[in-house]
Amino acid sequence: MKWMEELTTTWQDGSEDEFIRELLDDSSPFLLTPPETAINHLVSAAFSVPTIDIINNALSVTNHERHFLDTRISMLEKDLSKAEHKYTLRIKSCGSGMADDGYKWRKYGQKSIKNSPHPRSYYRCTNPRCSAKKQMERSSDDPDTLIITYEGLHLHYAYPCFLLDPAQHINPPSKKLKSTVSKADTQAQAQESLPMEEYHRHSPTNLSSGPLYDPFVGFGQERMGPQGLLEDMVPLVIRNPSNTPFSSNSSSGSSYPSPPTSPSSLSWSPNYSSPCFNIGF
DNA sequence: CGGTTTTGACCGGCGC
DNA sequence: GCGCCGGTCAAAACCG
Repeated sequence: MKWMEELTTTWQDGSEDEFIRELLDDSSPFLLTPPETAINHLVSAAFSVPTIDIINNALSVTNHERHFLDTRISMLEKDLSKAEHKYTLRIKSCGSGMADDGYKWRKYGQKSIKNSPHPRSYYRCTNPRCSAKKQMERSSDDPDTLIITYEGLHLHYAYPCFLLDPAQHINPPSKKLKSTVSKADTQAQAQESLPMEEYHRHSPTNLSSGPLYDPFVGFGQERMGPQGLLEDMVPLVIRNPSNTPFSSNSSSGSSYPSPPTSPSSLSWSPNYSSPCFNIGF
């Protein structure tokens, strides 16, 4: 699939520069001249190295906000290792093997891994505009330990930063997203992280150096409504079938549940109400 | 019936 | 070139 190739290329070679360029590009199809402060926040969020305090902070906040069913996840190794835009978390999962990191994922593959009795599962964020992926597998030495590798950034976390029209109520009643930019930032930084106690980084490089491009770059041209981003949240997949990453994935042409054009379509962002995803083992 | 998971095929990179 | 391996595709099965 063409789109995939382009996307991967873009984000493999890298990246940050291009993302910033995109951010600063007023004519970018998917950004509406965000206020400079928003840009600065996002950029710094995207490229600064979070301190452990910041992370802890962010995680404790999200812990309060999110509901984690019975799954109790604790940090086994305070380890976040980085390898080429990928971040691997090793966590100790107690019990059920279910966990909810607040996103909806769709499994798109599973492979048996050499030297491991356990298969590795591949997931993609169900948001068609989000390029985030993750892999999950059990540690071969400790079956209770999950190794979760995240790749890509959940850009929809950052999107609230760019919703420019204050008059427009994005998510009025919700406490989740009335968040300040800085909070969005920290969440974006902690991006995908499971609600575990904490994690560390090995490398001083950027946590968010992953794919900052999204598939939607190549999406339909017609879609920039006056509201821009909100409008943009509507699955363009539906409107622009010829160019959709997921259209071929399912028989329907759009596997994405559509939150029509209602203002609440912000539900694309962290989907806290999403059911547990099954780790798949 | 639409969305998700399963699962074998397929593909590209890499080492020999 | 060939085989291995990890990652992705996509049709079919599955499920609510």
